[in-house]
Amino acid sequence: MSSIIFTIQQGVSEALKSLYGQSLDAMEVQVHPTRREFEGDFTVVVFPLTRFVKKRPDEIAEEIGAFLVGRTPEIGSFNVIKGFLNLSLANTFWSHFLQEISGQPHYGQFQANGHKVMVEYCSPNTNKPLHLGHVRNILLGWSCSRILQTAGYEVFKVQVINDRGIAVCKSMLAWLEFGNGATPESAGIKSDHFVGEYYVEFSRRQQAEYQAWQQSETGQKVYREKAKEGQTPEAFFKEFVNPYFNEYSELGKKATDMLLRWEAGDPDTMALWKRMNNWVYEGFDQTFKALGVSFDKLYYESETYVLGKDLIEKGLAEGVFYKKEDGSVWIDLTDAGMDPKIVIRSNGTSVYTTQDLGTAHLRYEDFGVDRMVYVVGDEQNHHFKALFEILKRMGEPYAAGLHHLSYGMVELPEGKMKSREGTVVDADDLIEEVIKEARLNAKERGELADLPADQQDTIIRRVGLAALKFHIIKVQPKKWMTFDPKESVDMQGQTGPYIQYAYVRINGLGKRAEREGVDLSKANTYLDIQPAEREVLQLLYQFPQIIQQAAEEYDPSTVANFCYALAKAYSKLWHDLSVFNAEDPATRAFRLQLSRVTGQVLQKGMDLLGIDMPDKM
RNA sequence: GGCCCCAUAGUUCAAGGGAUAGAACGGAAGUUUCCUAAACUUUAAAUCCAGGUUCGAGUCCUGGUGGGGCCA
Repeated sequence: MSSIIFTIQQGVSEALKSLYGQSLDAMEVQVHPTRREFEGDFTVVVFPLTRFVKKRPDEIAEEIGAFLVGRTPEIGSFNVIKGFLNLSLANTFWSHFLQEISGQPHYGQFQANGHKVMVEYCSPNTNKPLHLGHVRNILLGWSCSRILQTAGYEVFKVQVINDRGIAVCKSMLAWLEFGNGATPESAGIKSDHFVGEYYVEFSRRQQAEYQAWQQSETGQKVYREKAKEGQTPEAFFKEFVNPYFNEYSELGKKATDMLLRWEAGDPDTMALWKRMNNWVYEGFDQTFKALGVSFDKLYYESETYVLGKDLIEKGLAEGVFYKKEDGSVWIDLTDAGMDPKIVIRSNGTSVYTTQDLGTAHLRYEDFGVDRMVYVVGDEQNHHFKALFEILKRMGEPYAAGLHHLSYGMVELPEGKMKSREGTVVDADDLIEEVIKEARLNAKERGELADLPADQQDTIIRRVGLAALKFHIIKVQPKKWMTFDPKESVDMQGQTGPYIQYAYVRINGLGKRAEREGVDLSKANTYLDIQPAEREVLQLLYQFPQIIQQAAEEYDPSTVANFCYALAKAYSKLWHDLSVFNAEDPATRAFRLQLSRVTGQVLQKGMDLLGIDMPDKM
C-alpha cells in the first residue's frame, strides 16, 4: 500500500510546478491527519508555501485543492479554512483500504529489517522483592521489545541481576544470625519476600544497635570529640549514620566480613549465597509470570563485575584512556561536556562504568546486536551518557546504536516511596489488588456467571492486569508519574478495560456472524461511509506509522494512546450505528468487516503493551 | 559550584512549529422496548512568570520562579 500521504505530497509538488512554476521537493510538503473538528481526512498546511507563491494562503489552497481533485482519483473533495487545505478522500479509497487490510491478518507487522537489538530491563537486587518502580521498568521494557520486534527488529531481552554486594550480604547475615534455619516453605512466605524480610530485619537490628551505642561510653565520647559547636546529640547522630556503620557497627563489620569471605570464595558463604539467591529467583519468576514477561538471557553481576579491565588495557594502549601517577585510569570527556571520568581506581579496583563497558562488549559477542536499549531510571542519565561516549571512543561496533530508555520515578500521592518508612508498594500486592478489584466488578456485572471458574479467572486476571498496565504505560516514559492506587484499579474511562470492552463487543459480533454464516463478500459495495466509520478508518490507517514512531522514539505510550483513541472511535460507531442490525446486507457486511479489523488492531496494539484481551467480560 | 530534567483544567494524563489546547476521573445534566451502559451525549474548568525568534509558540531561544535529579 503506497502511502496516500506521499501521493498528496507529490500532488502538491506538481501543483506548484504546474500552477506557479515553482519546484519544491514533495517531502517538504506538510501533510497531517485532519483534526477531528474539521471536515476532511488529511490537511495540507499552506502557510509555508507563501514563500514561493506570492498570494494569500487561502487563495493558494483553493487553487491547489482544485488541481488535486481534478487529477488525483483518491481525493474526493476539499475545503479551505484559512491556510489549511482539508482533503476528503473518496469513499472508494476507504473502501479499498478496508478490503486491503482485511486480507492482512498481520496488519502492522513490518518486514524484518536485518537489525538486531538488545533490550535490557528490570535489573533487580537480590535482597528484596520487586516493587512498583520495577513494575514500570518491566512494562516499559517488555512493551518496547514487542514494539521493536513488530517494527522489524530481531530482539533479545535480557536483564542484569545485581546478585552480589553488601546489601545481599546483609540479608544473608541476618538469616544466619536470626533465622533459626527457617525456609520460605517453613514460614509459608513467597520466597523473595522471605529473603526481603531478613534484609529488613538486618536494618532493624542495626538501628537498635546504633541507638544503644549512642548511649554508650564510646558513643558519648565520639559525640564530645566530633560534634560541631552547639550541635545537639540528635542532630549529630543523625549525621553520623554512615561513619558509624562503617567504623563502629558490630553488625556492619560482620556484613563486611561476609562480603570479604564471599569475594574469597569461601565455600560456606557461597553455599548460603546460592541458596538464598535461588529463593529470590523463584519469587521473581512468579512475579514475572504474573506480569506475563520473560527474558532470553540473564546476566549476573557476580559474573560480570570482573569484566571490562582488559578493554581498559586495550584502550590505554590506543590512547583512549590515560593513567595518572597514582595508577588510576581516566578518560577525558571534557569536549563532550562532561567531567573526566575514572575507570580504574588507584588501588586497581574497577567502578560501575568499567563492568558496564565489559558487559556491553560481552553482549555484543553473545548476540551480535547492533543496537542496545537500556531501560533504566533517569537518575542514571549521566552514567549512560558517559558510558555511551566511552564506548564510542573505544570504537565499539554497536556504539552508534546505544540508547538509554530513561524513565521517571513513580511517586505516590503522599510523595516518594521510602523503604525506611514502609511506603514501598510491593509488586505482588499490587497485582493481587487489581485482580481483586476486577473480580468485584465482574461479580457485580454478572456477565461471566455462566462460565466455568477457570475461564472466569483468566478473564478477571486479564481485566485487572489491563487496568494496572495501561495506567502505567500510557504515561510517557521520561515523565515522573504519580501513581494513585485508587485510580490504577479504575475500569472506566481512559483505561485498559475500556479498550478491552470495545474488543469484547466486536468479538461478540464476530461470533454471531460466524454462527449465522453472514456473507461478507458484499462489503465492498457499500460506499456511503458515515462519519463514525470514517474516523475508525482514519485511525486504522495510522496504525503502522504509530508503531514505527513508537519504535523510533522508544515510547510505548504512543501505542497506548492510539489504542484508546481507536476504542473510543469504535464505541462512538457502536453507539451511532447498528452493525449487525444494519439497514441492508452490504452495510452490515462492511461494518462487520470494519469491526473485525478494528478488533484485530486493538488486540495487536494491546499486545504491544503486554496486555491480553478477554473474549468476554 | 557545574550539568540535566520537569511545570498544561480541582486531579491524572494528551497535543510530530500550525486551526477554537484534547481526553479521562471528579462536579452538573441527560440517554437503555434496539448488536454487552466497563458505553454514549451535553456542560463548567488549564498552557508557572517576563522577554525574544516566526506568517504562526504549550512546543524553539534567553532570563527568572518552583520542584526533582546527577557530577564532585
